Amino acid sequence: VIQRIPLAFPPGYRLASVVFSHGWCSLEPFIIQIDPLYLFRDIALGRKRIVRLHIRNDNDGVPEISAESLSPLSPQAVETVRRVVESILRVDTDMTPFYAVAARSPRLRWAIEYGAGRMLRGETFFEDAVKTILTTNCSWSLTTSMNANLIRLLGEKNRKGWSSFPTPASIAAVTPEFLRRECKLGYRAEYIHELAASIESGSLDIEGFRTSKAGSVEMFDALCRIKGIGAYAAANLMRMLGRFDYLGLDSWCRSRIASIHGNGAPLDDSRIESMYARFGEWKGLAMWLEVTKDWYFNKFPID
DNA sequence: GCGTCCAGGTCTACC
DNA sequence: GGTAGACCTGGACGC
Repeated sequence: VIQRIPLAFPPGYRLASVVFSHGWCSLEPFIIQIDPLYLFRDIALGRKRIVRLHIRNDNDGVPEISAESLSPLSPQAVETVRRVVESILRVDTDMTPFYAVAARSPRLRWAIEYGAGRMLRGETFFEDAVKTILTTNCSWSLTTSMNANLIRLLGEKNRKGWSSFPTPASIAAVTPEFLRRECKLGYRAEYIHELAASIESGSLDIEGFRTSKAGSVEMFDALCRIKGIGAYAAANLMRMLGRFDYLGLDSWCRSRIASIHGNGAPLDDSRIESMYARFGEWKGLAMWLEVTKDWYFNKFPID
């Protein structure tokens, strides 16, 4: 059964720019198809009840969302799905303050026309946090396989093989050894197990980050207190909370910046920091858009 | 075929 | 508060 999910998009919203905002679209349970753009996403509405989202532009270029499920969704379920999509696709995010800054910068002006700057998110902040930990100290291909293992072994599944991202409960229910050996998480197994267990026990309210009104410094420090999350991971996660006060440099960003601004020669972090300082609270987004600009103008690096 | 290096870093132990 | 060393994994590279 396929049902339309009613969702109104703000003027200037560009689906492709959100989908290709960073690597999440190529990590399960997202499934990406390019040209024509088609994003699938499995989410769980309860035990063995999985909904597969179909996200694309209609013939007029307007984003169109539908939900495929094994039995019809109730109006309440449709509303639940609508809220999840709104959050994943950042439909509720107001970009006008950033575009006012971008308008004054020749380096960033393109982002306005492209509706860039909304970072695609997972269904939960837990998912974003786990995936971010899975990006640390390894190649992207390893991130992809560790994530796929987690979903295959611990995600909620239906009889068609659709599978959602594991919940904190499902990860906390297995041992760190299982995560290490079966999911191939390596030393990250302890971090991810501890994260899941602390959420399960109620000692960490991780979803609270999404609604928190705390200052950015406080939020950054709180994220860094989660074991396995350091300066890069915290800044990356903050981008997914709409906070861009930190650069979140990793080896990939450093090498992109070296080729854009240093003729290929590496630049000190302090030098990079000063290059983006003038963007103030938007510097993390300014940096990210600059290093990923190719994805909007040429081709998103899939495969 | 085998050893080394390092990828979208972080933690801990020691200055 | 600053920094060396260890850390899973697997693909790339040199020999």
